[in-house]
Amino acid sequence: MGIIGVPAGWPADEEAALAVQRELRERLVLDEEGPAAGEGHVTGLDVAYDDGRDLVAAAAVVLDAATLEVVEEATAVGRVSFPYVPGLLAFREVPTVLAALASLTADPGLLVCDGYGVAHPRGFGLASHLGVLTGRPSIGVAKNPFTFSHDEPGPERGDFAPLLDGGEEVGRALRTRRGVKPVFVSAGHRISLAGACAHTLALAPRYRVPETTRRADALCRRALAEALAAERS
DNA sequence: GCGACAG
DNA sequence: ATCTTGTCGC
Repeated sequence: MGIIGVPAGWPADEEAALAVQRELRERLVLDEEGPAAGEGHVTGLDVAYDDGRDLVAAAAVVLDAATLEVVEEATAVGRVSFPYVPGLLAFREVPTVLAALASLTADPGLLVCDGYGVAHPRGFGLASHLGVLTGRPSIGVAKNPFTFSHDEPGPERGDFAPLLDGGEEVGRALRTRRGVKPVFVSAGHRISLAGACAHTLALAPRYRVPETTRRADALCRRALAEALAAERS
């Protein structure tokens, strides 16, 4: 497997990225309930970076939603395609993540992304972006509240408080473990917010972060370490 | 104008 | 995201 280059025509600056984001946003579908939690497949996606060498490694891990056992894993290594700009995260991760997804044999089912979906300055975060490009249902589970505000959710697993963008509920601060900081869930594409939260809880029976993200996180770090070792030889 | 800001 | 040791607790 070689290193994925930056795609031809990829946005070169923020202005171009904003234009692409605006176009793709029109294809976002938010009136579907989405797949039921605990059924079919769920795929965790994550990336790791080496800014010095301009490398990004992506992982896609397909789990059986009922047992949380690994069905299939895939990785891809690419060149960093965009700087980190809050609100434009997708342009940094998408090419390599898509390459990892494309090499899967199994049906990915629901895409579970590290970051936000519709809870985003322009309603089109990473999870929505990947959902639209693949046509698949997707959700975003972030570890930080980004620019949104929320009240403290109750202390029990399953307790939540709305994530607010002005007065609108764009996501939820959801507690997956008693007494532990919540995660921040939003719908990405072709799923409801309630469905996104149900999936998140089903995927996090024991740890704060969903099993999908934990698996994908470990795998992309491994892939990055291997790519770095290979590039030196 | 200044600071904050998913990963 | 990433740079980083030990340490408190289940």
